Amino acid sequence: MPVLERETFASRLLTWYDQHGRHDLPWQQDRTPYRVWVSEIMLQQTQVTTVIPYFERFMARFPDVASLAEASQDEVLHLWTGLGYYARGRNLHKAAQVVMAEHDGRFPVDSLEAMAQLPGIGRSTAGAIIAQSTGQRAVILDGNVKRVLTRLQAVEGWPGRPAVERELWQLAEHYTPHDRVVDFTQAMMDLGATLCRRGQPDCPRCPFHDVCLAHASGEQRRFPESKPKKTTPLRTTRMLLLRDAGGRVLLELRPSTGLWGGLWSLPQFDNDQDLGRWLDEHAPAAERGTPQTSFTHVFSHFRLEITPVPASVEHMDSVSEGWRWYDPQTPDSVGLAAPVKKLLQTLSPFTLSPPAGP
DNA sequence: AAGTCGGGGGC
DNA sequence: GCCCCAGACTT
Repeated sequence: MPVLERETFASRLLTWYDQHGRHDLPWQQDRTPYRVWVSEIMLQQTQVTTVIPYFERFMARFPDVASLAEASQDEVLHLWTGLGYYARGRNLHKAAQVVMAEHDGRFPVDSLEAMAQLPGIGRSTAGAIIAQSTGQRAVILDGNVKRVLTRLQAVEGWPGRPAVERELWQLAEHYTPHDRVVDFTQAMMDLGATLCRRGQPDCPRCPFHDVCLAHASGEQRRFPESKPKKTTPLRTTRMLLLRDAGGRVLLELRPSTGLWGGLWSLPQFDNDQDLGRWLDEHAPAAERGTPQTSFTHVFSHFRLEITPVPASVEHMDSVSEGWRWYDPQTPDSVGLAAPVKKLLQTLSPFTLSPPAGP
């Protein structure tokens, strides 16, 4: 049962937003569907302060959906390097081409269903784009809104559970007004991000502290319940650092889906034997160095222990599709896996062997 | 309903 | 170290 009527909730929230909300985020200027869309995709599972420089670079290079649709995937992923969840970048590129080909270059912002059919746009993101770029009533349910609602209503259970998520959608639907939807959706996210934050919520300044069920019980820190934790396995890999006489490094294109999909990486092998056999076949004249100090790269669901293995060749004939020689001193506009980018940055142009990993 | 998909921030 | 962040998609 909602603790407030829709209009009461919206009125209190908007009064707070006018005084304390965020009004100067880059995507709040010139709120076109395109700019709102790009920002919403970048902001999925990613904090605002991380997104801002990526958003600015992206807009400078791709000012509109047509320019994005015409770009190469390599260049799109280049601007995504370091942001993570690269399927977002691939889907963004794909969706731009769908908008150009099937929607005459304009986002279908009058249809929630049509928006949610575009790659990378789910129910909440579709609602956010529609609400923010057109002012039409649309409901959102992102992490901020979930936190606000689970506390306000003391909703038990991890919000990732479908049953809990259904309840939260109902609450979000109940509280979303018909007027000032642009500000309302932004206000919900601002409240969750700046005041009803995870760590130390500033309850005394909250416009709902008198009705919040979590606050009433003094248990605001218990909501939302955290995700059940699982043990993260450790995987190991060898990364071949094969350099030619010009100091260039051999890179391999990752498969288009899956981990680091569509990015360029160093050739990876499960063990030294596999790496050795690959060199025997493709670069028998290569001088093989000793493995460097390993380092660990952490993902959400596993840790990857990376052992760089240097090797050198004088020259190799042209490489086939899916391979390239990359000059770390004059980088190409391609997407690189984060630890690969770091490794390449540590390479000295004057030495054959790289230093220990980052 | 659970697993996959990143990298960084905050504590 | 840990948990989480303006989620979507696959199985």
